[in-house]
Parts: sequence; C-alpha cells; structure tokens
Amino acid sequence: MPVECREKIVDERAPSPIAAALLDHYDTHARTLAWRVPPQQRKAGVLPDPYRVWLSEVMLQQTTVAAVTGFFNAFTSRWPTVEALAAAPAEDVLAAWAGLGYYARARNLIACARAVALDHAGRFPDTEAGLRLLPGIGDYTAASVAAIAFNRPAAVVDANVERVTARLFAIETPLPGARPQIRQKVAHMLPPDRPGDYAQAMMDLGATVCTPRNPSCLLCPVAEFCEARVCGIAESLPVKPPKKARPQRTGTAYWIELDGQVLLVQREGKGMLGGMRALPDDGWSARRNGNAIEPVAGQWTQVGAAVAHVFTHFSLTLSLALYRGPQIDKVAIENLSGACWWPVERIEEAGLPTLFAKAARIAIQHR
DNA sequence: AATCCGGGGCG
DNA sequence: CGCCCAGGATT
Repeated sequence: MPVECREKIVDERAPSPIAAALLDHYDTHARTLAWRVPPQQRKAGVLPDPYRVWLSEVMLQQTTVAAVTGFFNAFTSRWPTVEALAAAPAEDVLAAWAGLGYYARARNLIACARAVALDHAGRFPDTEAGLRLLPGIGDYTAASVAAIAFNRPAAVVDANVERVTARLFAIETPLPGARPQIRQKVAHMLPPDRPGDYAQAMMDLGATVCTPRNPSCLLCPVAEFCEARVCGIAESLPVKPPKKARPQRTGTAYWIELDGQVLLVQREGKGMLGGMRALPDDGWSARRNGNAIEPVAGQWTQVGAAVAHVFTHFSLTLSLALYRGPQIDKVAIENLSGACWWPVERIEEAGLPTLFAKAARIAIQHR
C-alpha cells in the first residue's frame, strides 16, 4: 500500500483537534442540568438513565432549558421510571404536560413509554436504529439518546450544533439545505471514545458561547479553528430561510359556570392543542376566524379584555363570553363533545394549555 | 420539500 | 416587537 494512502487513512482517524478542545472545555464548564449525572460520576464513566435522557430530549424539542427544567423535575418525581409513566392514565400525563406546548409530543410520549414497557421489557433500545422506530423519536432524538445514554457514536445535530458547525466551517448554504454537509462535518469530528460528551459539549457551546446573537468568540475554546470568525461572519451564520407572515385570527371562548363548576371540553385527538382539556370555543383555527356562535342559547356577557396569544403560524385574539343564565340543565349541556364539569377552585389542576389558562384567569376575575 | 404544531425568554 | 429554541409527523 502506498505511503500516501496509508497516511491519509491514519490522518482521517486522527482525533479532531476541535473535538479535543470542545471536550476539554466541557470537562470544566459543563452546565449542571437536572437530567445530567453529576460531574464526578460522569468523569467516572457513569452513564445517565436512558429514561431520563429520553424524557429530557423530548421535552427539549424546540423548547428551552429554562422552560423544561420544572416540567422535567415534576415528571420524574411523579413517574420515576418508564414503567410508571406507561401505567399512568393518559389524561394525567397530558394535564402534566399542559403549558409546555407542542402537545403531540405528550401523546407520543405516552405511546413511546407504553411501547418500551410492553414491547421492550422496560428497556430502551440501545441503538440509534432501534430508538428511531419508537413514536416521537426522530433522527435527532434517536441520535442523542444513543450517544448520551449509551455512548454510541451517533451524530447529534440540533439547532445548537447546526449553528456551531455552520460557523466553524463557514457554511453559507441556507438551512435546511446545509444539513447534509453539517451532519458530515459533525460525524467526521466525532471522538469514538466520548460520543455522548461530544454531543453535549457542542450543545453547551451553542447555548452559552456560540449564541445566535452576540457570540462570545473571546471565550470560545474553538475560536482558533473557526472559519466564520476569521471572515467576520460568525453572527450571520447559519443562514436561515425567510419567515412567512403570521395571519391574525379572532375567536371566542365561552365560560359556563354552574354551582361552582365550569364546563370544560376535551379537544379532538389531533391538530391544535389535540387531546387537551379546554374551554368550549367557536371553532377558530389557523385557517379561519371563529364563527362567534354561542354553544347554548341564553344571556352572555362579553368580557372586554381579550386574550392575545401568538402561535407558531398565526396570532389569535381570543374574546371571552360569560354565560349569565337562565339556569340551564347540566345534563343537556353535556351533549357537547367531550364535556365535563370542573370545580372552579381547582382550575389550575385541569391541565389547560396556556391560551385557555389565560382565558380562565380573566373569566374568574370578571365573573 | 413544505407545512403544521406552543410557549416563553431575550435583545 | 421579532427571533430563537436539545424537532417530529404528516402531506
């Protein structure tokens, strides 16, 4: 075999100096997070509980660490194992998820926990491919659980890693087109002995140093390797596609209270806020305004203060109407699909998504 | 490849 | 106020 060829092979297997610098920095600057094992144990080679890694990763999908931490602690206190979560009533899990958003995650979380408990004897698959087959686990989450919980050499690419990598290699191709190239760079740098720490080191760097705006290049452990910094274009990377305008919609929610109880409904299993408890409303959606038709005949009071709420792809101005009588038949109104009466004093426990929690708060002030 | 799906925090 | 975030499922 020619020497050049052998050298090339050896060169490709040489540890990436970037990964080495990242890991050194991680060893002294890793964030302390609720789902991580303490530094002492981590340095001793102790891996985190796959259940906790999976739960944290699902919660962290498009969601910040600050928003997740409280929910993670509440979930793991209440359901310490995947078997416990699998055995929980779905409505309890959905209610516990209320306020965290992207409720399909909660529905998939339940399905995944039950699949692991029933089909895998309570053990998460320890490979990327095995994990990828479970509900709610896509490319990113499969790679991250495989790397972090099982130390598998998986390329973990989230928004942090995309940003760090796009800057390190001055990749000016707009996302998502740049993803294959980014993924290849991440895989190429991957240190075979510490895939989990490497993934978390990249994410920590993106979260604390290589931030979207005002990156702290002076504090960056890999600044000397960063092509974007040399070019002075770090802050402009990665290039993202232009955002679409958000339509403005209007709708109405209805507060029907009788004997200290308020009428709630359960929303359809799919779509907006799917499966969640809610106030009855007039059918507003991202596509159209609500029809403002009251669910039952009677006297209604319009509350002046409406709820302004911003979703990912539209903004909603939600009006609120309070039922003022005459006294209605409790049984009759339960014909509304998924209707149930809920004690007003315990409204916090109903598991209302934030939009309806806001509306309920205003209704209680005005009743 | 596009679109749909929450909510909060930050500059 | 706009931008961002440990993305996945569906079409």
